[in-house]
Amino acid sequence: MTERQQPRPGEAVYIISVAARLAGVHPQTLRIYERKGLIEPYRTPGGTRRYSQDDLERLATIADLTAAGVNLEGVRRILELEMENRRLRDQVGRLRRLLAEAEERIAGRPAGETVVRTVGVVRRRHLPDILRPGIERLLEG
Amino acid sequence: MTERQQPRPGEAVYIISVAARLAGVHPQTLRIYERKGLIEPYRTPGGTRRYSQDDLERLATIADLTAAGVNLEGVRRILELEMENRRLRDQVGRLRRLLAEAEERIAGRPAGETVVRTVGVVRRRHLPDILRPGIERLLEG
DNA sequence: TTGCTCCTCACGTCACGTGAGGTGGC
DNA sequence: TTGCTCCTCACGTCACGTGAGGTGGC
Repeated sequence: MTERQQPRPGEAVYIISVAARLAGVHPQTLRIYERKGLIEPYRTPGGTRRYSQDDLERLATIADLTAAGVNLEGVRRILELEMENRRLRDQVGRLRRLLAEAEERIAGRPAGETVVRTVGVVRRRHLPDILRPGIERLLEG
Repeated sequence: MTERQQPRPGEAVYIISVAARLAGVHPQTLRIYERKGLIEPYRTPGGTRRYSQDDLERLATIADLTAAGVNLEGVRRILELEMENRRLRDQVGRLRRLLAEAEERIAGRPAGETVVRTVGVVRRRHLPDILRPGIERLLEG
């Protein structure tokens, strides 16, 4: 029994004829795509191209775009912009999570549920803003 | 004396021959761009096209892209992606500002500078997280 | 040897820009 | 009337895909 039957998505396994058949294009077309900077397959030490599953997905995107009438320079730029776009979306997601977290911390657990150990006395207007809502509620309760 | 000498950027002022000259292209080219959905000039009630300064800037971008070898379908999609991209960047900026603001509120004024009025007693592990660092410092001090 | 790989070159097709041609309203 | 606008159609050019042709290494 081998350990893995499926190659990893980034693993370069397909020679050009297989990749072309899987992508539904002419092998020469793949060479053109490479020359135009749309795709960069791994090269074996001998110099032959090897395509990964990730490459095939990229080729599917390229096929969609060219079928829609975009030429290769357009495809190249669109792929770049879409990558940047994904990066920005990720960043928005991360920032939103951080912000939600921060706001939760600000809202805090309702201070009314706990009481604070005696430490000393402070004039109410010197309370740090962050403590004020909870403290005010405690003093009223 | 008139109030304004310059049209607003979005104001449709140029007829097609002028817009074409300013953009450095054939008037017929502008009609093609419109048919392909790259630009949508205002139309007078009589049906003639009127281009704004904003339209001219868009035309400059289109000129850059086509000069770089992108065809019109590619240009159309790139313009869309770039708009979405700008929107995302703005959103990242907004979220960053909000997050910085929230973190500033969380940091607050150092609790060590004040002491909290006696309210009662609480077991230390029941302290709200938001109060803990300041309180801990007070108890040590 | 066979079947692949590598490359370059040539041809057919199509998109785009330009211009001609004919129309109509300020 | 002149000079613009509107439109459609045709032609030249160029990018892209396909295939041929010749090479070399498993």
